[in-house]
Amino acid sequence: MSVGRETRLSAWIERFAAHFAEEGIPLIGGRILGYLLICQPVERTAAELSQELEASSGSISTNLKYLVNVGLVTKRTRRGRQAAEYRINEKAWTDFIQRKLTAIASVQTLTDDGMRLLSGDPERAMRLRTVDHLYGWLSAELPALWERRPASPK
Amino acid sequence: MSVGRETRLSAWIERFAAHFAEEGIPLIGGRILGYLLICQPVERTAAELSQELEASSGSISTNLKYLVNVGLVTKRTRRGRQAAEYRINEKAWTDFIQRKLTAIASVQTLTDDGMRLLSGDPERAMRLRTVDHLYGWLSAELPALWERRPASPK
DNA sequence: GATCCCTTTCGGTCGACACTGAAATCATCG
DNA sequence: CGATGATTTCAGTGTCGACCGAAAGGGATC
Repeated sequence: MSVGRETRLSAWIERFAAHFAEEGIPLIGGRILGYLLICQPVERTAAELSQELEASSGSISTNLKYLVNVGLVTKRTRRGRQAAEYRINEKAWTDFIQRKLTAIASVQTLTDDGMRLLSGDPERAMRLRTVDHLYGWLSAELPALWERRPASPK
Repeated sequence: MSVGRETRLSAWIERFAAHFAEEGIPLIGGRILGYLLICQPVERTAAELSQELEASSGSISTNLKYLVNVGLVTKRTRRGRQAAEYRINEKAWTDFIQRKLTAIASVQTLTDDGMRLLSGDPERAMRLRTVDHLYGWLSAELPALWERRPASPK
């Protein structure tokens, strides 16, 4: 007997969350992200998320705050509604990825400073130089690559 | 009165270690990396590292094992020497960075699987599609960019 | 084989952080 | 203004991992 679609989707959410857990995003935060990417309708209240994801209201609150903060989730309040509605802000993924790329390239400032401290001793600077060149190239190319990123599909 | 060069270098090592600590590398592991990049002579024993970095022999051992494992440090044993010598393997930084880039791009397999699960419901797949396109582009471009990386300076 | 030195292993401590659930807070509506 | 239904805050718990230092393990020399 085959498993239902919703079952497979929740397994997918779990894989999704697990991936980002490795990158330091709390498990529940990852679940919220995954869930909000594929739920119908697109907006959910904190209470609904708590129910759906079987997580405490406290965890949901903390993680929503974090996700709204980094921009991946948008909070919407409406007059006449006591419950705020949350939804994925798919546009924010570009910034999210860009931060990761710049984080990698940022090592270059570190190696650069090191090279300065070792100026006058090229022998000793050799190892760092190899690393510095690599990061120097990266920090030039990554932003350039990023500029060529395609617009999102219509 | 100005601070000495060695003092500044050890401050640099600390900054270096702090950066990689944010990426999940233990502080002491980062210190070893930074130190081995700029020490003279280039090879050190575990005992020397323990002394220089004021870390316990146990921590040095654990972290060296890890660094050797990921290839960033090379262990060399010599007949007639009871102490092994460790040095930076600056060549391995390319692999190290590549792993980070592929880790970012690997989200594409996740979004791709999600899209498959949502095939037949384009409405519901819209949010994921935006994210999937971005990662799809990345996982095509990043490896291509990487191929164009320059050789290390002679 | 005994000794010496160095490295690895291992038990234990400490601090950080995710998560929970209850209490406090807030907003809306009657 | 009080009641209602939602969210946020907060104290407490458990887990995990980095680090330490002592003990065990391994080579090398004598």
